[in-house]
Amino acid sequence: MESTVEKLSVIIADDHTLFINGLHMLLQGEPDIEVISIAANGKELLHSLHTKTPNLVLLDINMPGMNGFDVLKRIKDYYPKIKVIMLSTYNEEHLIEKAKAEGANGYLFKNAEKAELLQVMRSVAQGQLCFPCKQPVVNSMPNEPDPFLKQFQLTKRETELLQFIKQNFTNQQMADHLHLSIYTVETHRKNIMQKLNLKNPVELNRFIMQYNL
Amino acid sequence: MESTVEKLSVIIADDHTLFINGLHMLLQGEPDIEVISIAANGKELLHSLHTKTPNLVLLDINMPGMNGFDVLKRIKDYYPKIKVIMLSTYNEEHLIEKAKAEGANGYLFKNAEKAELLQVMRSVAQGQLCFPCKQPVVNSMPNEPDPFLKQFQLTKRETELLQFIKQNFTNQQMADHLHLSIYTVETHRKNIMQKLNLKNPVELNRFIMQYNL
DNA sequence: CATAAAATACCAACTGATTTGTATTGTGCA
DNA sequence: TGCACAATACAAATCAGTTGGTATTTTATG
Repeated sequence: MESTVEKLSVIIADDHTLFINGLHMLLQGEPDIEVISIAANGKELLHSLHTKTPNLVLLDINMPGMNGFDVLKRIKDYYPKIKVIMLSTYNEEHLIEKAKAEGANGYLFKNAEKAELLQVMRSVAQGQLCFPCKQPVVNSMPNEPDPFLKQFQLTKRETELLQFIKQNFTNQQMADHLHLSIYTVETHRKNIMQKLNLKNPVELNRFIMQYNL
Repeated sequence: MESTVEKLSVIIADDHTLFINGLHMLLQGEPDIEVISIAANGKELLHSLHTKTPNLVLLDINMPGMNGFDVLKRIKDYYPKIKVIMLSTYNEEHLIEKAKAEGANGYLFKNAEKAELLQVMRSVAQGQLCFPCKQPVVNSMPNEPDPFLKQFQLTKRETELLQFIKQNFTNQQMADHLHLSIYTVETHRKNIMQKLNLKNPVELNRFIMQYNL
């Protein structure tokens, strides 16, 4: 089909220098992929698009200055042919949805395997959309209780509730979901707060965030 | 001094596979450094310490299962000679303090430059402690408003309040601190919530966390 | 100096969560 | 069988923050 091998040209945009360096080196091992530029933020990326036209952009969502989504929008407005894969540290449902809605071609977690990264990059380059399939979220059984939590001796139900609280459910919503009285939810929540020695919803949220439960 | 060149042996522990791969490759370019093992979580790391004794461990703080600090404690209890550099995505004062207090030898942000990484690794290997110097925190003037915030057009005062909210101050505490009426604080807060389009304190907290303001 | 924006202040109604109680029922284990 | 614990349910008091108003003073800018 092709006489000359067309390389897949890529620009990476991420403010984490180590990450970008690593990714760069990792991709250098692939004969069909060429990193033609790197950028530490959205502005840099857009600037380099003035002179360079990659097939694909790997775009971190959390960047200082210009938000990844703003950059995405710009790219899709001005260079609709360029494929964009959003990179994000955490598996956040709404970010994936947002990326999809705003025209990204793919979405990768930063803890993805090398193989997955390459597979997604190549698929997207060929015009496919690649997004993580959302895990069935709201089944009442929590995935696996984090071993770190063990020290606090939360009961099964309490651990389960934490999963909902993590998803920003209100007490009423949890009660509805689990077919419980809101009083029951309040009781569980009270016990959680006691066991974790926390004082208010924000502290609980920080606990959840910090330990990435 | 040395007839055979003693390489600096390193184990990396981080659940972000891409990051670890990248870091690994990056370090492979350094003749005096040898990555003898990698681990995707604390358990794996501790397990590999049964058979391997590195000079240095690069240890991510946020890992699933076993928290980075728990791992740190274990290492320092059982293998006090092994140097440990904590890795963290964000510049969080209390994490740095905690790392220091719990015996870590260094602390690096994941967005550090390659040069800084190597410098810190080598310094720590030679017995030095390397921690980021803390910025002066609680003066009422915010350090520098993150450029990302600009799109929301927060005023100076509003941006300032965000710094306190980030530190989990209540409205009353902020009022006291800034010699304002609590009503004033509530007004500012109301405007912040409107501008950021958020509904409750937890959402605000998540916003702050997510964008690391 | 005039005008707009920012900062300040207040109020009332409301929402959601916390705290401190009590109490009943179910369940697993010795 | 009996005990401890988990899970359920309820209620009243309280607290922190939100919402939607209004209103005055300060400050920056054309």
